Amino acid sequence: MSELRHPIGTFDVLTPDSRRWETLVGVFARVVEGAGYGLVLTPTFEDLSVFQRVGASTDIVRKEMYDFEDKGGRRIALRPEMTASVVRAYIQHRPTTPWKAWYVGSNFRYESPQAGRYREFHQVGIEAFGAVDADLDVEVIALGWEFYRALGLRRIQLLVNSLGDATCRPPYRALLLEYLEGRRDDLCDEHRERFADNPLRILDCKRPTCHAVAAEAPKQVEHLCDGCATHFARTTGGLDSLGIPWTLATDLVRGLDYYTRTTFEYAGLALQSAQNAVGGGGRYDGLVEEMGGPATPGIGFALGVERILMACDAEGTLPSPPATVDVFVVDFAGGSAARDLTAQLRSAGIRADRAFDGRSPKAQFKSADRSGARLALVVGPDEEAAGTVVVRPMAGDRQQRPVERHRVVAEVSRLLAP
RNA sequence: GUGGCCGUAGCUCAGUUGGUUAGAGCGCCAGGUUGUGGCCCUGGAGGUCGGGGGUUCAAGUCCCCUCGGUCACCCCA
Repeated sequence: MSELRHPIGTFDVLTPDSRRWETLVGVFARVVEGAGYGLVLTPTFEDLSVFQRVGASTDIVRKEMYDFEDKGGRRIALRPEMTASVVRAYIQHRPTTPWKAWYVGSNFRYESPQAGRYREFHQVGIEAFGAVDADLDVEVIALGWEFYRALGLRRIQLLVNSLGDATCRPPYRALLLEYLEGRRDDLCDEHRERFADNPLRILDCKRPTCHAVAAEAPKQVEHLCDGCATHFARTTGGLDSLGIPWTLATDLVRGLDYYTRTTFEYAGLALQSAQNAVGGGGRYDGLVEEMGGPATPGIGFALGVERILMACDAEGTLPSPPATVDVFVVDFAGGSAARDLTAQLRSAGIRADRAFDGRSPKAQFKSADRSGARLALVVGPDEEAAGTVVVRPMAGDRQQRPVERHRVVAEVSRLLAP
């Protein structure tokens, strides 16, 4: 066993597994680009303050951040999530709204790993800025739903909640605090001291004591202001209209502070592990302004690639067939034919591979077999002298025949054509 | 950060109450087939038994520490 290993909580993805990643990202791009979202690339690290603004009271920012001082004395953090970066980019560049962006990339959280939880993990996601319309909430939620469907996932549950806004959240918060104050003795040790920081978090606590308290707590959805109530009704009505089943989750709070109104989560019901959230998101109408930009509403989601792949495994979808080529050149006449033919074939857009180091014909055919190539091109001393190439189908009748060297590319193209 | 389980070949795993040169299957390489893959046969390469320390005449096996993996708590994608 080598001394050099990947760091704790990280992993390598080799072929054929990596092909699933390519497929997943490709499917995601197709789905969201088909709805007008454009790829946005942002740095993997940002000034620490970018993230501190989005979650000062959350574990993600308080204890799990990979932050450090760079050689210039700047406080830097590897991104623990992507929304903050995209918002920062929006503020910096001020694209015209509505601005609809999608992304894919790594995120970093300093946690101890377990099933579906890593220190470097990957997300695909979208963000849409500049519209308060509930139909945008519907669009965003539906695109995530559509993506899971496109991967072949069926056992996904959509959880939806509304957290209210600046009008109805403070009164609700006061109501909740008052209720919790009365039940203080029934809370778990951690939350008995901490519940005032973020009382909403109690609703998410899984300890039985808190759970019982939360179950009887007043619900935000039942205390929405008129604007939020209408927005929520239009959002859920839109989902109904599109035939997307959803479940009200009054205790759905999520890990970041910035959400307003709609929040949602996709749960992988086929997953047996403790972490079954395969994606989540929500509306963040106050975030752009909080981060120093013009008041701009926004909404988005982030989906966890590793967890989606776990769900695919659990549901038996999204296989990862090995990469293949079209043609394999077998050359035991010195190697110059293999060198030149593969180059010509590749120039013509034909996927071609070959063996190196002058291996035996038998070994080269073995490699040809493994390459998945439909055709083998064979050049031995006889063909080399005659200026021909033997074309051998690797399956079917395997009837091989010589072709003149200068006609090989055309002939291969013809044989490979559907 | 806390706890359970697990570390033997590239992979999946055997390895008896501690006892000689640590095994199997798969995979890989070569030969059988002086130029033809999959099947078959034969052979070969490949291991500091995760690492360190201890007990012992003797440790893959027992003890301690440590590193790593995995699962769970917590939190979340």
